Amino acid sequence: MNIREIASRAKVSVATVSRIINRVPTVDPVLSKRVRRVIHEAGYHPNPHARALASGRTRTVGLIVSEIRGGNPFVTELIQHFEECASRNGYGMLVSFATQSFDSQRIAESLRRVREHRVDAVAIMTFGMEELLLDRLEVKNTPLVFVDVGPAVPRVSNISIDYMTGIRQAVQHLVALGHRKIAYLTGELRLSTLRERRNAFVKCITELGLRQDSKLIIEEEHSMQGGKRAIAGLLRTEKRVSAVMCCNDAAAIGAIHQIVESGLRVPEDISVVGFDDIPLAQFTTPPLTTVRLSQEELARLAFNALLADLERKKPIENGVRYPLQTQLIIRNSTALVSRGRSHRNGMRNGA
Amino acid sequence: MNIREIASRAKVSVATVSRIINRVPTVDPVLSKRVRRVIHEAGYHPNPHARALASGRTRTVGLIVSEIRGGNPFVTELIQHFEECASRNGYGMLVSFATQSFDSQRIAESLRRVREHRVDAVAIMTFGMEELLLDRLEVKNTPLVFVDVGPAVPRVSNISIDYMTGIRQAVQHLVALGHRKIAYLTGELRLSTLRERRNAFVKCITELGLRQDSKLIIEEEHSMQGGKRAIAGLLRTEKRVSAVMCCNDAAAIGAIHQIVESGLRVPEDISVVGFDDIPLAQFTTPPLTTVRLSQEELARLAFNALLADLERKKPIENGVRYPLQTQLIIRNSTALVSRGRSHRNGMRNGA
DNA sequence: CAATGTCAAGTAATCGGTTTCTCACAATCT
DNA sequence: AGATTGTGAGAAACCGATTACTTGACATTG
Repeated sequence: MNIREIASRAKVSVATVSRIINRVPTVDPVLSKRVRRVIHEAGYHPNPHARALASGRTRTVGLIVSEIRGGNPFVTELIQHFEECASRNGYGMLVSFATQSFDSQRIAESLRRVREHRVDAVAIMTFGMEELLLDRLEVKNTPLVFVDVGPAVPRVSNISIDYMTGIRQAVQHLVALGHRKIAYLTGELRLSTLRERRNAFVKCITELGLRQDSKLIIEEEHSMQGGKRAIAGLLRTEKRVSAVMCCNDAAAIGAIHQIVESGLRVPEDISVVGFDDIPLAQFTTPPLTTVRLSQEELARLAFNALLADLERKKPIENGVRYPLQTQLIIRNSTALVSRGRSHRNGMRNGA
Repeated sequence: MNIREIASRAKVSVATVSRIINRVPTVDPVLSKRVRRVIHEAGYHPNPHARALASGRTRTVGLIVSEIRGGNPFVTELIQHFEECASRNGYGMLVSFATQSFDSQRIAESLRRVREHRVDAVAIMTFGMEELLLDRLEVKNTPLVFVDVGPAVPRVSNISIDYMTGIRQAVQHLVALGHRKIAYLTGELRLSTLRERRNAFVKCITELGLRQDSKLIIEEEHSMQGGKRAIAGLLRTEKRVSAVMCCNDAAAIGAIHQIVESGLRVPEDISVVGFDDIPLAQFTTPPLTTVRLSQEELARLAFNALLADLERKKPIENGVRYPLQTQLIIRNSTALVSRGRSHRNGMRNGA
């Protein structure tokens, strides 16, 4: 079943059928209705590859992410929200995993694979890994959208996340609860997004007049395993930490896990704050206080940026910047610092 | 840059270039090497849509899953493992989310969308939702693979999961720890996979001579929220339950959460067993004892089934069945039943 | 009433590959 | 030597759509 078959059944030319399918406005509505009926009765759907070949557009957008394994649902959420935006607008989505490595070869390959499929636009959401390929990036008139980084050139949009607001709320929250010695667990600082988060934290600490202690900033993987290891190391050397902020929720979950395993309690002995607000954050024990970086908003912003660019006739000179806010969500993993707290035998202070 | 350009640069015909790209064995190796160099130097990659159009094969396999949102990483893991298998074999992957609804319309639409893209084969891993579309399934010579269900017809493979083995190990484990009153949290029993898990549980209970009490089987959503709600209801009516088995890890996490919120402890007051063994299961508090259904093996089995079928010249009459085992993984969410246990004020019985 | 303009619908070139068919040339056989 | 077979490479048809260009019917104008 192809367009010729439809044309002959409806007794019109293939060009007319094509025009009807593509909603070209000059076709007679009566004729259009008749042909549409034929199309529907035949259960015909145009071959997307033929359309892509002939028109040069695939109605598909690419999405490059780091990876979704290892139990960190942030990227997962992002993908599904992005897919929803795409399909709502009649677009397909092609995901490519650049894999959790800093091998810029792999990311470049990922981008190449996506482009080979002739997608109309690409969102690059690897949260910092893309920095490595910015120089070798040839902007071939394909609309692109980056997060945090990205050159100010035509056809490239940029989502700039305001880490500061949410992190400031978190630090102020902890300080208001009496915490003074606050550790910060970061993932690999090669990732620009994690540098920005750490910098925001340090800035807030000094803003509030607390002493900044570099021994309290621990670099590990930004994963559950990493959070666990970081806490294990921290508790060995720094006995008087009463609160821990983490660069993402996965690390926070690992942190809680290790804190409990070390015989301490959250939040009675140590308060924990995450970052991202993944759905799981509501279901940890205890539910996690965290800084929300809305995955839904991020996906929507990115897709709409691409769509806007696709629909623009003339590209905008320096690209477009879209701001995205972050916000503290208070749950139960943070509490007033306990007075007579002592580490190796957290004295129970009743319910 | 297209195949004609390469042909003229290499001073051969386009047919020869095409043969070289597709590794047709009859071309002269010396010539091939020369042309390959030209291809490489030009940075040429064939247009996949043109190839698909001309050859009828897309080198892409479809994957239909329920959905990946809501924080259940099982499907997420599946997708990434599947993608790995595909790309290792030079295939692309097209994911379609049938969305968490029993609207068979949506699943059929999902399958249609995937087929419209002319994928070479499709894996349907919605864990029971696909039952609803089996009747309206036209097997158009596209290889398909199902999990648990699926007709025994040519070009359709089937992965049949042995739920019994793992669940029997789990029940025996609990009974050995002294548990007698074991609740079972199931998701919606419309899903065949969940019916099979429940049936296996009931069979094990009677096998071991325990009294089977239908009040102890609670049907809710198979999600963290569902697990939480199920436990809330259970603790209101059944005070003497000492262990809970869940139809998946997500529900188990929700269950633990509610148990703790109700002032009880896991595993001291109530033991909890999950199902799936998602990566997160190692990082709950406490780490979850669970029945492993290897996502990696499942993905590999499914992809290889499709690949085998694609490479077969003559289809096998009744399709092929591939077995997949399950296995108990013991962690810390299960423990000896406590003697003087009483619900509303779990008396601490020391470490 | 002839000339011109408008507009919907048709004809055919095109997108970038694959694959069938054909042919030139070399090797083998009688 | 001449006929037969085999082999590697080129010419051209084809996949299923889009779209620039063309046509022809009808309306408008001088």
